[in-house]
Formats: sequence, C-alpha cells, structure tokens
Amino acid sequence: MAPPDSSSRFFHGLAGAAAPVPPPHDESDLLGRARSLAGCSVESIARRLGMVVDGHASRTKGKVGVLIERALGASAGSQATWDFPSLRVELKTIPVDPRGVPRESTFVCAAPVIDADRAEWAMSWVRAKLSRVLWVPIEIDVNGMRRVGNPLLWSPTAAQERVLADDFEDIVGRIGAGDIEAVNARVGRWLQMRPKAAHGGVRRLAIGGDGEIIATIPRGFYLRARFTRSILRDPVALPEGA
Amino acid sequence: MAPPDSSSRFFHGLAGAAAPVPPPHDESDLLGRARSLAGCSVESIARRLGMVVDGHASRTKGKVGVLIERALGASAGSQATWDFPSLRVELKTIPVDPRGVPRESTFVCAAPVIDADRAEWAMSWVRAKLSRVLWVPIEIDVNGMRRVGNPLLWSPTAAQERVLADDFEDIVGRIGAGDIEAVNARVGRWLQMRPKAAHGGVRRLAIGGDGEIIATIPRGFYLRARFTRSILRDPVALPEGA
DNA sequence: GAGGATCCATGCGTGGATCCTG
DNA sequence: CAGGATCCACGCATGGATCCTC
Repeated sequence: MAPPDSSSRFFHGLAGAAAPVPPPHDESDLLGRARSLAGCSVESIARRLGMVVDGHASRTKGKVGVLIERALGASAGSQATWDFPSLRVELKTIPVDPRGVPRESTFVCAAPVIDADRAEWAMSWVRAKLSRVLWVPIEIDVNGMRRVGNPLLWSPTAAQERVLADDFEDIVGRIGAGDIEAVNARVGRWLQMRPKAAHGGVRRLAIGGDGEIIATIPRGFYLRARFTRSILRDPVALPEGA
Repeated sequence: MAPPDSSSRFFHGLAGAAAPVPPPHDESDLLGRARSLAGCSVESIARRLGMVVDGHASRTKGKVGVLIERALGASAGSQATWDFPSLRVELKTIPVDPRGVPRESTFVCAAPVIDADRAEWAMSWVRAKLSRVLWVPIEIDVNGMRRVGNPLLWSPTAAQERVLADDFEDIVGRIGAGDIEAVNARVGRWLQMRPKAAHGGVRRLAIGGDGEIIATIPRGFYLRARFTRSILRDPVALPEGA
C-alpha cells in the first residue's frame, strides 16, 4: 500500500493559511509585484494571504506593514538589515490621506543610546536602510477604507543624503557627548529621534554627561512627514528645510 | 453612586486563576510548605492553583516543575540566580519511580561555551545553584499517576563538592582549551555536559581549537542520575564513582 | 501639527525538564 | 542505559508602525 503523503506534515490544519510568497528575484520583480498590488484593498490582500486585519487602528498598528511584507515576499521579521536582504532594499508602508499626502512620521530603525560615540553616518544602520527604499503608500479614504497606492522605488539623491547625514551626525554627536536627554524630537531637519518603547517605563542603559551609566528610554530614528511628503511628490527634490 | 471597584482591574476574567503564593520567609517556612505538599497528587495541586497539567508527558515536560515553583512561592521565571533569591535556595523537582529512585539526569544550568576560559568553580553558577537545593521528588506510579514525595533540603558535603568541582574543572578546562566538540556526556563522574536546545539546528558562538570563532550547539550542565539517586538515599554519602 | 507615548506580532533566549533510539 | 535530541512556557527585545494630547 502507498506510504502516507509525506508532504502532509507541512500542513497543520490552518484553514486559510496560504503558502508563503517567495522572495523577489530582483528589483524589477519586486517593483512589478508592488505595482500589481496597487489599487487593491488591504482587506482583499489579507484574505488572499489568509490573514485578518481588522479592529481599531490603535490595536492593529503594525498589521498592514507585516501584511505588505508577506504579500511581497519579504523575509519575515528577521534580524536581517533589510526586508529584502539579497536586493538590499527596505520596504516602508506609509499611510497617506485621500490626496496621497503623508501625515505621519516614518520609523526607520532603533537609535544607539550606548556606543553612540562610535557611530558614523557611513557605517550607520540608518544610511543602510535608507539607501534603497520601496515606498508603498496606504491610502486611507474618508470612510477609513484602506487601499494600496502606487509604489516608489527610491534612493536618496546626493543632496538629500547630505542633509540626512548632517541630521544624523547632529543627533548622534549630542548622544556621544552624553547629552541624550537633551535630544528631543525637535533636533534634525528631516531625520529626528523620538522614544520607541512599549510604554514609558521601559529603560535601557546609556552614557550620561559625566560618563556615568544612566537608564533612559529607548529611542528610534524617524523621518519627518515633511520629508516623506516631498519624496512621494518629487523623489529627487530637495525639500524645504534643507 | 459608588465608583467602580478599582480592584476589578486585577481580575481578567480568568476563572480558576488563583492569587499568587507569596515567597517563603525562611528555610523552615519553605520546607514546611514543601512537606505539606507531600502525598498530594500533581492534579490536585494544579486544580488548587487554577492550572492544568495534562496530556502526554512529552508535551508537558516542564509543567510540573513550574507548578511546584508556584505552589511554593518561587519567583516566577526570572533571571534570578536562585528560585528563592532571598534564601539562596534552588528548587529541583525530580521524577522518581514507585520506589523513590531517580531514573533521569537533572538539568542544572546553561554551560558557558564562550568565556569558558574565565570560568572557575568558586565563582560558577553551577556551584551557586547547587550550594543549597530543595529536592522535591515526583513519584510516578505504574498507572502514570504523579504524586509529590518527601522533600529534602540539601547542601553538598565537602567531599561531594570536591568531586563536583573536579568534574566542573575538567569540563570547563577542555572547553577553554578549544575542545568543546570533544566534550560529550561521558566526561564527568556526577556532573556532565550535554546539548540543551529547542532542536538540533540551534547554534551559539564558541571558541575553536585554533582560537577561531565556531558555531556550536548550546550545552547545559546536568547531574547524573547516579548522583541524585545517592543524595535521595543518603544526603551525606559519597556515592560510588568518587 | 507634531512631540512624546504607546500598541501588536513575532523571534529568540532561558528555564522548566523528559523523550527516545541504538 | 544513557547520550544526544527535543518540547513547552514565558519574558524581553525587535520590527511593524499609529495614537493622542497639547
């Protein structure tokens, strides 16, 4: 008699769980996939992947980001520097209003609160992630309905990168000098640093002004909405504020 | 009208979830509690705490250990060195056959695969944990029914500790020399080192024979059943093999 | 508008151990 | 028998972001 189907161990009875989308072969493959999602509602993509995205937005903050990752074949939540490591491309979903305009800042990556004295722009994680970004707008209409917009594969122009680098050095320099508590979200023209934690009680070790060890809230780097608005309007423009 | 009962936020609708048992005041308090559990079935203790311990043993390996921890007021799954930090006492549940004899080895703690060259018995985590242990036997009868046996609060005699220290130095010395892959479970009379991982694919960094970085499976220290059998029979005896 | 605060999912490490072939 | 392999629960960190008051 026939042996049991050995492939059955890959199916765990999760009705609705679809097979993972394979990684894209190259940038044009990736961009093609992203374009094919344009116009689709978030709900329809979720159904196709066997996921559920509902409930108040406050309780589903990161869901759409993860959904688009999976729909495009990004490596799932790994420690990899980029969402598509072989392409060195970062994916960012960005909520936009009915006219396609970003209203929120965009998280880039965690900020170093210790070892900041050894952080340089050229070697920084911020630069690595921003060197190639696939922007996928999520259009939210007046009824709260969410739909994928036209994707943009972007790299900073030399002029744009100079400003980002300046902001980065400004922020990291103050941290390295022990003034981390003096760095708030007002520092930086397009790149800023803000708290990034589950709640206000989270603490991480850092270096204080007198070289002593202090406990402070974890921070993250964010792109101001002013900057992402400019990119989506005109990818090579040097926005106001430069 | 009366304000809502503010204590209600501590109850999350978990029918059966009992209040946590407070930490013991001292060793005699702890030992008294353990003695009061003797003779109780695992199921009856679980019911009392609002827990469920059932299913095949392969799928519930650590459940009884956690159950007894909670029943005795141990600090829950923290990074603390001991289960009862203020008493510096470690709790070990140990499965025994109907005659009270241990048949399995006992996990002690993770083994250092990196930095092993700086590990000394006097400062070791193994020694710290074994310096004071509350042994709680779990008697498994022929029907698979599990019942708590008579607890034993134990410290190694000087002669016992000498052997443990020798085994430790033997194992750690070989690791420090870069021979970690040469250390298998056959090394050590009462203390041994064996793999300790979720599955065979887990890897951790270590130092190879030529000082290079290698990836190896994580290890743990275990007490051989031969040794724990001796302790439960006669806590101060120097077992065979010394 | 935007700075500061917060929310969910998931991965990984640790601690609780016992399983399971040869 | 026992060496080598494995299993579950849970906490914490990370990565996905948006919320929510001034």
